[in-house]
Amino acid sequence: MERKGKANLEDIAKVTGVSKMTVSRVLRGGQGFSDETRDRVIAAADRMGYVPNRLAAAFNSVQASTLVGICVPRLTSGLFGHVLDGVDRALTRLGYQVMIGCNNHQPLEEEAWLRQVVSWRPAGVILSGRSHTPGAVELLHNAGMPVVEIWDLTTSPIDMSVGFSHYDCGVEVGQFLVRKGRRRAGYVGASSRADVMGQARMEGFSAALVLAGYPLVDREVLLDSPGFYAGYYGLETLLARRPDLDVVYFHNDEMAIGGLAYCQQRGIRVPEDLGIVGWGGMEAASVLPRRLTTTVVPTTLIGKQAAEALVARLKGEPVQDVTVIATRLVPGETG
Amino acid sequence: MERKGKANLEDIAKVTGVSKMTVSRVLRGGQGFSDETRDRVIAAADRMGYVPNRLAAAFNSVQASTLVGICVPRLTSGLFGHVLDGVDRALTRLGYQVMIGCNNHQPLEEEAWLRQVVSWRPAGVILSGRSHTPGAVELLHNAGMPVVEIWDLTTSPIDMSVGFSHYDCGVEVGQFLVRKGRRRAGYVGASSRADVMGQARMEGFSAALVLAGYPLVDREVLLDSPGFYAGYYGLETLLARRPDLDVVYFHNDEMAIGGLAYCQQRGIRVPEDLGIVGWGGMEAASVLPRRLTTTVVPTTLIGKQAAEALVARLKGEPVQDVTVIATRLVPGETG
DNA sequence: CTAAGGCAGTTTACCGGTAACGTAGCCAAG
DNA sequence: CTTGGCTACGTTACCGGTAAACTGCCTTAG
Repeated sequence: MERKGKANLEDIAKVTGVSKMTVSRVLRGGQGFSDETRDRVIAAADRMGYVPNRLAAAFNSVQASTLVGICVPRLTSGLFGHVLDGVDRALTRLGYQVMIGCNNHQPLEEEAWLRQVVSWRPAGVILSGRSHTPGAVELLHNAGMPVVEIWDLTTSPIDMSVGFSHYDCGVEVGQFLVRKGRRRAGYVGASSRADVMGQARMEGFSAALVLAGYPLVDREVLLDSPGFYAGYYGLETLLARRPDLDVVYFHNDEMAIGGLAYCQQRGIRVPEDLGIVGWGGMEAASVLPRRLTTTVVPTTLIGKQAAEALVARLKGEPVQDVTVIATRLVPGETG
Repeated sequence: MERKGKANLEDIAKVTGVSKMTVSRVLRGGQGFSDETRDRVIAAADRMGYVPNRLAAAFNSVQASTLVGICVPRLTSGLFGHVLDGVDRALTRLGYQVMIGCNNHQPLEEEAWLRQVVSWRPAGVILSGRSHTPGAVELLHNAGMPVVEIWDLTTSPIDMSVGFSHYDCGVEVGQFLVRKGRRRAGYVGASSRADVMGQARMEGFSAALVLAGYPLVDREVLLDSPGFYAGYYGLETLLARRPDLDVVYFHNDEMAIGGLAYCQQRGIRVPEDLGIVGWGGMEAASVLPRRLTTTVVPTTLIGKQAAEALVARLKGEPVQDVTVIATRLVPGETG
């Protein structure tokens, strides 16, 4: 009769001889019952292996669900792994469940994911970047739940934004390299079609160089995933065209390490013959034979702050709309 | 009256002058309505920005939800990022939503996560490893949903298993190194308390060495996260005790790369003075100055197969309980 | 001409939990 | 003795969607 593990409130109510409302109150830790009733209910729930049905709870009430969605551009990037970790730690602690998604840098895929997730009536969502389809924006406005845009800062967020300016990252590197005496800079990138954030870094980089009077000499942007091989072959291609470059800024650290490998193999001395600069601050970059010059992004912190902003808004606490996270240009031995 | 974005089936029904059951059938692509009715309903749903309520749908019916949970030991590991990617791609394509969790290699945290997730009545879950608390196992049995244990193979899975033997990975490396003439092997690991899988690799490694007559000389296992620094300092500590080692097997590639960095810095020639072997097959390892000898694990494939096994079981298709995924020992230039 | 069957729907009941409200019993103050 | 308030519950209605059963109406076969 006491079917293990499939009991619902009513079953427990029957067994303990109270109403299911009382069971509900006890199990959610409310009040309005005697200690004796509480003990009997809890014992029965335990014995019967009661598993609450959050579907029913969330479905019924205006009370927010404990579901939070997060969509990142790529799941295989080490950086986003840390972001996810920051989000997950912060939210798990508070009793939320995290639904993930990946948009491959495509706003359309983000919208498709959003439509699925919103149909679960989540408490809020975290998105990456600030490019969204009109449909996605409308959906979010109608849903009326907290939204945090992370990674790429925007001054006019849908709701809240936690991140930094990719453009400024590029500017900072450009200025740094000019100060270090570099005059003929190149850029090697890779974008799976629509990575506007990598694009922004390059634009900032280029703008800073123009301003300093030493404009970007050449660039090579591959239509490939931004990994080690793309860095290796991208640098090879670029140097074949312009052997006179004295520094190359890469889309990210993985690619920069690929570039380093190419230099090593061709006997190009780094940083004497050629400077190499990455972006992102992946751990590997700081233990390489030559410590990579790169911009360190506090990934876990971004995830944590995003989660906290979302929860604060849910609780009705005051939250600032835009949280700026400082990145750090770390001069290594390659730039 | 047509409140944008908050319409439900009944609102659409009223506007189009049919019953909500008809609207439900139309929107789910069923049958039993005229083309004209269908067009009117779809137009109204579109106009009113109808967002289906999966909470209600999943709640009501025996029909499975489209939620799948996956729990990994660490979110910051590049390997699990690829596993997640494989799972996500496979499931998204089929209309499922993915809930993530992270157990930090602790079965207790896995159980806590499971209790949360099961309360959402998911269609199935994917777990990492084969160590689970009794409470978790009971919960899963009672829930009666598909369960896939990935990463570490088990011959008696709770339900299904997709992975490989960590022990065998260690054995293979041990045999390989003995064949290459190594005689005095060491091991450098790091375990945040309860990483039984890394432990299994070391045991297999050790067993193979014993069998060959050249038992493991010494090992250094740090209580730290298995990253580059742990590899660096682990090797330093180990070599301080046993400078006569001729090869060191590392917990994973990150640590092996840290070890390589240490050798580079101390002028230890690799592989002449000391062999370095990693595990995992992270991309960086194949483009380093010296290509790392390591075991490549088809991470994305594991995620994909796990997702497919789960869905097959949901559809009632025949599925084999245990799927063995082949790992590949790739001799590089360091071992 | 009538029964059978198909089409295009409608109606009803229900899923499990929760908010809101109702009520019985008890005690103390007026 | 009555009233009012408190405690400890019980009752009812409802959330949004879906399965299953039901209802006219029209066509077609016998």
